[in-house]
Amino acid sequence: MSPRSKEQNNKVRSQSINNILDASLELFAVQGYDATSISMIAEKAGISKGLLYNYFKGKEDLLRGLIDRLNSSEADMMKDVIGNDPGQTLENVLRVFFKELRDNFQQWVFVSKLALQVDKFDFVKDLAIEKYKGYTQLLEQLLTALGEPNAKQEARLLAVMFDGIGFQYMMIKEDYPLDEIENYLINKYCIK
Amino acid sequence: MSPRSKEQNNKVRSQSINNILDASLELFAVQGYDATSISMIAEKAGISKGLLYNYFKGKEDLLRGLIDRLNSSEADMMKDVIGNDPGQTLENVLRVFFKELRDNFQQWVFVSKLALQVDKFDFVKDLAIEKYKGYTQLLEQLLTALGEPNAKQEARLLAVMFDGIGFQYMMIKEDYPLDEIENYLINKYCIK
Amino acid sequence: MSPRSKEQNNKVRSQSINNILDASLELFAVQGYDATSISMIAEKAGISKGLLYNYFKGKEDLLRGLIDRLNSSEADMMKDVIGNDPGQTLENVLRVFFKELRDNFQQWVFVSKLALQVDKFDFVKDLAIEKYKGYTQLLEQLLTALGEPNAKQEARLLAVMFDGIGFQYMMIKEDYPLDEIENYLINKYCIK
Amino acid sequence: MSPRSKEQNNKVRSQSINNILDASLELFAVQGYDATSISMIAEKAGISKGLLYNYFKGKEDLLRGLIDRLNSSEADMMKDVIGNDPGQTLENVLRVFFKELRDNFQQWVFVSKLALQVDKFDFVKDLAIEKYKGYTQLLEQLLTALGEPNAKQEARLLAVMFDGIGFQYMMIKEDYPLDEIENYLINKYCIK
DNA sequence: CATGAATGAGTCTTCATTCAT
DNA sequence: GATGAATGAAGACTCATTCAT
Repeated sequence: MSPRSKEQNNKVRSQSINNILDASLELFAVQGYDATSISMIAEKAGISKGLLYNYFKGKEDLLRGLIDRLNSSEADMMKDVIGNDPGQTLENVLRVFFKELRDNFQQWVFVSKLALQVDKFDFVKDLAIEKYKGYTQLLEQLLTALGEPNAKQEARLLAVMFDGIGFQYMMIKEDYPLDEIENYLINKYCIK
Repeated sequence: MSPRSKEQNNKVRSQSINNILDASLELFAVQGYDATSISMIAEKAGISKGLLYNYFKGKEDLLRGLIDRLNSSEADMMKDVIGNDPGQTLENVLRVFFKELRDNFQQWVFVSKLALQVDKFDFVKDLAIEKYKGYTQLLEQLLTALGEPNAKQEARLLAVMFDGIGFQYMMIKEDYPLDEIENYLINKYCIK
Repeated sequence: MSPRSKEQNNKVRSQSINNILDASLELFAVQGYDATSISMIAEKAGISKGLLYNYFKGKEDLLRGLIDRLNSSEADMMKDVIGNDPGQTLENVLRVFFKELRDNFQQWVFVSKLALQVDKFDFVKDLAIEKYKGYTQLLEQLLTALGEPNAKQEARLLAVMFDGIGFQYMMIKEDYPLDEIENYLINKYCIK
Repeated sequence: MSPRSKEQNNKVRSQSINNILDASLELFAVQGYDATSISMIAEKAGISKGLLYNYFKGKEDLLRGLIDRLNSSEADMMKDVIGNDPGQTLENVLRVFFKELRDNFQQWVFVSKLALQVDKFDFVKDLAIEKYKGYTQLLEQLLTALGEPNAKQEARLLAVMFDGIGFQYMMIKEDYPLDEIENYLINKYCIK
């Protein structure tokens, strides 16, 4: 009966929000944005529809919330990857990529599906370009440091491979030789 | 007084059908399958909703129709690509890929979006696997003929690059250096 | 190429019409009037929708056509039933009733379903009343001739039993003791 | 600020539900199941189509809801009918039957129309058989207790008469001598 | 006589969103 | 913070009917 303290309230808030976002991520990834209804999300999150609208302005806002959360967790991840040795760093990048693909498969699917909706949501396009450039630049720096003469072009190819591998893995999944590809790539690019 | 001749009818039929499929392709590509309504398709095709259901059993059947049409046109295309000289054939493959990506961009987008709906439509999954295997095998044969020692792995990488390039081009489009990538790839793989 | 003679035309006409009515009867009986579409009827009759509209003005007209055909066939049937001996005639009536119920089950179902649509089709109500009165009068005459003191009331009960038996048989069908009921009734009413 | 109490909600719920069921019963009875649209029901109930789907999964579920409600009210009714004296009980049964037919005519029509849809809805068939057996058994017991030698057969005839009377009354209604039949039957079967 | 392409109103159903409590 | 009843627009799909041929 006594009012909750501010802190308690904040905790409840952020728990509920994460709850909702978790449900959204899973459903968006599996069924796609359009085929997922607010009711489904509320049900999966174990809350009422009304409460969902307390935290998010609407369905599209849910998408933004999801992306924001992904962006911050990704930033964290990148800190551990970059080191002084470019060969080691490149290997880290590759290993992290494959690990992510395997461990956070649903996130991958979600982001990929979203990426193809570039024309539907304006904010997705900006995000996509930004990501693409960041990635490619990092790879170019590493390849340059490793003495690769066509660093820029090869960086592009590597970046392209990341997306291609993700894409194919999403389609074929259990039948896809992800391990083999990982080993071959690491041998080819990182071990001299 | 006599009914339309069978030939006349067939002509009318196939015109309407292609009309509908054209409209579907464009809308599915731009907005996605789920976000495209039958009404939109009928309107874009300039016909009534009812007529659409005269030719297609439902929305999913439209998808199949679209895929069937794509498959036959793709089969035609492949005939001109394969020749006796593996180096030339590989170059053809690359050039055709980039040409298709540019000229039939909408088809590409459609197929890619569909590929990510693999779990929603059973027949899509089968199709995807079949396509993937066909592609990779052809590339492996060509690379083997060209004396590449790791033909299998490199074929996979090439296949992966195709999907990756398509994916990135779809996202970034006018800002994407498609020409540069094409030239670099052809130089790298086909010219000795 | 030569024009058909008038006679030939009439033959084709009445064949087509009976064809259509047969299909309608079966579908109306099994699925009901509302749940049966013109397309289904045309398909079952093996003709085009257009031709159906050549013979019948619309769906409701089909119903009238069906009823007209039933009325004439029923009139035929009644001729053989009535004889000089009231006991024999009553037995005939009973036997014919059960025979019809068994042999032309679909017609029974059709008519019964129609009878319950009394409010939907004006012409059905008139028909129903007329039939009911005709039946009951005949039975009353027979029972009177047989010396039954409450002929009028007992005639009503018999008429009621006919409808009730038909009704229950329609619902329960293979599990319904139609034979037993037939025998019991004939013994009870016709054999002194 | 606090949500509606559970009790309040239940009240609102059951009001709406009964509202919808009332409208459905009337429309199904008059027009039949197939010819009644959800829109009509919603309009008659004074609510939106959407709300109807909040409470019922679909049109067929509405039917089940209606049947469930009828079943419970019927069970209540039967309690008052059965007593120690078989003659009195049989008279009660007869009187209640006629009373129901008159007072809840719409329910009768609804149930009868439904009974003829036995092939369309599986659960209707089971229900019909169950009802039929229950009825007939009760009548057989009563007739046996009253010393009727052919109790089983006569019970069948009585059961059949119930359905037949209902059937004819539905068709002819205001012109049907329901009172006379009632009196005659009671005199015939219950008064010695 | 005969076809089937074409239509548009209507069917059942879903869903994002609002709001009283 | 939290509920879920309620809405209305929109979605997929059906169907009686018309009409050019």
